[in-house]
Amino acid sequence: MSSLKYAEELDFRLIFEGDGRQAAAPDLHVKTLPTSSQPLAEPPVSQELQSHLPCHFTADTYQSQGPQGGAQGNLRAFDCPSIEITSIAPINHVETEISQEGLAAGGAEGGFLETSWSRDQLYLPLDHCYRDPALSQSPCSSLSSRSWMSDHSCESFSHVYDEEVELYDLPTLGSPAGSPLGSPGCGGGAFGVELWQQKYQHPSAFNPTLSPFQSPLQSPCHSPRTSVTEDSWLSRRPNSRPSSRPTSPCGKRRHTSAEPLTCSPSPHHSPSPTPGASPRGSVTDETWLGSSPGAPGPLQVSGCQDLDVPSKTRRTSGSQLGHVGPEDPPLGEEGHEQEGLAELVLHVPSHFSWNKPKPGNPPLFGALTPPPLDWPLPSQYDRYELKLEVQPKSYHRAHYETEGSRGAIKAAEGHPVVKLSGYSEQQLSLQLFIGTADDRYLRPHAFYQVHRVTGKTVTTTCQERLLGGTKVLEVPLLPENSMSTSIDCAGILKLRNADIELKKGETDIGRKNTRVRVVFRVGIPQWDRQLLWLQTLSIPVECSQRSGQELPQVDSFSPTSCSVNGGEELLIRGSNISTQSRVMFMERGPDGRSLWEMDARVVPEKSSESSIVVEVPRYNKKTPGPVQVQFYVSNGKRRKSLAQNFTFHLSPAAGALLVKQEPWEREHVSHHPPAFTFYDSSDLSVHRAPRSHQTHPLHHPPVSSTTLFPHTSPAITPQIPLQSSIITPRAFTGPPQVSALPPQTSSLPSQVSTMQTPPFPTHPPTSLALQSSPVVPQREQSSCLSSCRSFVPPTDGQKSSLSTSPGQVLNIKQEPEEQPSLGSLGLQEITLDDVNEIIDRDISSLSSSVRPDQFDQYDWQHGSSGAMRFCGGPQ
DNA sequence: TAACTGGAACTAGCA
DNA sequence: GCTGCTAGTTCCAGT
Repeated sequence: MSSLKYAEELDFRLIFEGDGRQAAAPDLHVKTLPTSSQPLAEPPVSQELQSHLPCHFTADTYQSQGPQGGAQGNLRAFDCPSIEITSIAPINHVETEISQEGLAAGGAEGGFLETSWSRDQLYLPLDHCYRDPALSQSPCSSLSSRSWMSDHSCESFSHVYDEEVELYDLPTLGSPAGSPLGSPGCGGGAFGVELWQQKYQHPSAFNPTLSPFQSPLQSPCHSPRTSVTEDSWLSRRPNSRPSSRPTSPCGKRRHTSAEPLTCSPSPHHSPSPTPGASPRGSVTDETWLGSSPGAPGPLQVSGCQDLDVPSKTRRTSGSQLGHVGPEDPPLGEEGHEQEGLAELVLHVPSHFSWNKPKPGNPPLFGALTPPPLDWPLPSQYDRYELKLEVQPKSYHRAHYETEGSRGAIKAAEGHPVVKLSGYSEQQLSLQLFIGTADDRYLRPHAFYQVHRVTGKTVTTTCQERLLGGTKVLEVPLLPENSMSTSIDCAGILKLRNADIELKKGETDIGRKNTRVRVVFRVGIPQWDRQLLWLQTLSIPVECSQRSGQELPQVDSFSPTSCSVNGGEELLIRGSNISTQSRVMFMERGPDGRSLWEMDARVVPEKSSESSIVVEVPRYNKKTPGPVQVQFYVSNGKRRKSLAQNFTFHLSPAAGALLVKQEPWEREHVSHHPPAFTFYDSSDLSVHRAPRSHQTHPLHHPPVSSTTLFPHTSPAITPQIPLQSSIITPRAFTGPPQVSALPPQTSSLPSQVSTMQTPPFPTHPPTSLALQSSPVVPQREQSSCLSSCRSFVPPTDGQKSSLSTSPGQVLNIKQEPEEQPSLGSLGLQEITLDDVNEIIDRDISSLSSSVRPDQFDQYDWQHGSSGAMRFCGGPQ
C-alpha cells in the first residue's frame, strides 16, 4: 500500500472519529489531510475556524455567504458541537479532483459546494477511500485490498468507539448505547432526523399520545451502533484474524446482526431498536424493528431531547436550512423555540420538509445549495418534468473494486434515457447516483456507488463528483438533444459490505441489500436565480450476480383472471423461469395468514426456457365476488418470484363483467416491470386514476380489494392502503413519515418524487386511499411512489419474493423477528377500528375518517398522506 | 490491451 | 459437530 493511501486511510479514520463526534477531537481540526493541497473552496484554516464558530446558523447567514460561502455556511452550520470539518475536507478533496467543467447553470455551475448533507457521514471516497480506514484495522476486514493493522490499531479503534458511546450515552437514556440519534453517523438523518422533525417541526404531532409519528419503535434505547459494534465489531475485535481467504465473510456482519434486537436483555441492546439509527435505513429494517411497545419514546425521556437529534443532523448544510421556502423558517416552526437545540440541530431533516402540507411549495434551492441527495424531490413541477424515458434493466451485476468494470447500466435496448421536458434554454447538468430501493425514503445507497464507465462504446460525456460521500455522475442535458440523454456511462460499483457496515453510524447491512435505484436529478434555473430541482428514479435494479441468476422473474403473464373453476392455461413469461419451476397460487388473509394455496400444474409441453404454462388451479372457496389471489414462480426454496396478482371471478359472466370493468387487465402483457421481485405495485395505486393504457407497460395490476373487501364496491374499495397496512409492519418501522411509510415497494418505473401540482387540492389524502382502478398511470403512480417506494429488504429471498402483495410479506415464511408487535411498530397510528370504520362508511365519508393528524401528514409533494399512513396502518 | 462478461470457487453464517 | 443452503467476494477465462 502506498504511503499516500495509508495517509488517506489515516485521514479517514480521523474522519470517522469526527463522525463520532469525539468530545475531545480538537486534534481533528488540525489534522492535515492530503486534501490540503487541493484547491479547496475554503482553506482548511477557515474551516477550522469555522468549526469553532458559534453555530447560530440561520438561513440568512447562510444565504449571505458568498459564492463560496455556501460551503462555509455549511460548515458553519454543521460544525457546531462537533468537529466535522475534517470530514468535509476529504470530500472537497475528492471533489476537487473531479473536473468541475461542464456544469450547467443548473445548479452545477459554480459547483455544488460540498455540503455536509444529512448523509454526509457516510464517506465513501473513491476506491480504497470508500473503506473506513478504521475498518482496515478491523481484524474482520479483508486483507485483499487493505493493510492489516495491528491489534493495537484495533484497540485504538475500539477505544474510539467506546468514547463515542460515552459521548452519546446519557444517564437518561434507557439504554446506555442507545439513542435515537444514536448513530453518530445518521447521515441520511433517517430516523433521528425524523424524530427531530417530529419534535421540532411537528411538535404537536410529536405528542407521545397523540402523534402518529411517535411510535414506540422510536425508542431512544437502541442505537444502531449497538448491533454494529456488538455483532460486528466487538465480538470480533479481540483476536479474530482474517481467514486465509481475504474475503468479506471475515468481515461480514452476522446475519443475525440484522435481526431485531428486541427484548434483548443486553444493556446495549435495547428492547426497542431504534429505527432511526440508520441514515438510510437498514435494508434489514429488522435492525430497528421489534421495538418494545413499552419502551419510552424518545421524547418521553426527558433530558434526552437533544439526543433525539441525530448527530449527523448537526452537520447541517445551509441549503437544508434555508431552502424550504421563503416563508419557512430555517429550523421549522419550532426551531427557534429550542435555542439549545438550535445550537445542536442545524439540520433540517431533508425528506421531511416536503411532506409538510404546503401545496405548491416549489422545490427551489439556491444555486449554491442543491438539495441533499436524500432530499425528496418531485419529478415534475409546473411545466417541467424530468422523466426516465427508458428504464434500465432490472438486473445489472455490479462490480467490486477488485474487479474490472462490468459495463454501464443497460436498458432493454441500449441504455436508460432521461429527458427533461419543459425546458430547453440552456445546457443543464443531470446528476445521477445510486439510491436505495427499499421501503424507506430514497437515499444514496451505502453499498453501491455509481461508477463512470469509460470506453469506446461510451458516447455520453460525464463527470464524477462526490457529494456527501456519494459519488454522483453529471451528465449534460443539451437543448440540441431535446434535453434528453442516454446514460451509457454509468456503471455500478459494489462496495464490500464489511467495509460499509462497520463504519460508524452505518446501520444498513449489505446482505441482501442488492437492489438499487438509479436516481436522476436536475436543477432548472429560475428567474430568481434559484434552481428548481426535479428528480426521477429508475425501477429497482438488482445488482447481485446470484440474485440475477437465480431468482425467477415474471415479466408478463396471461390471462390475468379466470373462473374460480380454474382450468385455464396461464402463460408466464420471464427470466429464470423454466419447466422445472413451480407456480403456486395463494391467497392471504388480512392477517397475512394463508387462506388458500394451490400448486398449479405445469404444462411442460407448452413451457419453454423463458416461459411456463400452468393450469390455473380451481379456487374452491366460496366467495361473493371476484377474488384477488397471487401466484409466484418458484425455482426452489428462497428462489421465488414476486407474487403476481390473479383474479378469480365467479363465473364467465362475472368474469366478463370484470373484464368490462377492468378492460385493461385483459391486455396485460407485462404486469411487472422487468424488475426483480419487488413489491407489487398495487399498493401504489392510490389514486383514482383514469384507466389508461398509457400506464407503464410493466405496470402490475394491484391487488384487488375483493379479497379483503368482498362487500365493497371495487370502485370504492380502499384496497391498497388497507392491504398495505396489513402487510407491512415494516412500513411502520420506517420513519414515521409519510414518505417513509411506503408499505410496499414499487417496482414500477417510477418517478418517485413526482409532484402533483398541487396535489393536495386535487387529491385529498383520503381519495388517495381509494381507487377503482388498479391501473394507474405512471405519473400518478409515481406520485405516490415516493411515499410507497417500499422495498422489503430481501433478507429472505423467499420472503421478498412473496411480499409482492399485501399480506404476504410476513406470511410466506413467518419470521417472527420481523413481525414485531403492532404496538411496537406504531401501528396504533391507524387502528383496526379506524380501518373498519372506514370500510363501513361510504366512500364519501372516507376522507373524513382520516384523522386530522393524518391530513397533517399529507405529503403534498407526493400527493399522499393520510392515505399512505393509512397504508401502513393497522392490522 | 483494456474493458466487458459470464461463470464459478471459496468462505462464512445460518438452519 | 456435521451437512446443506445461502450469500458475498474474489478470481478466472473468454469475448
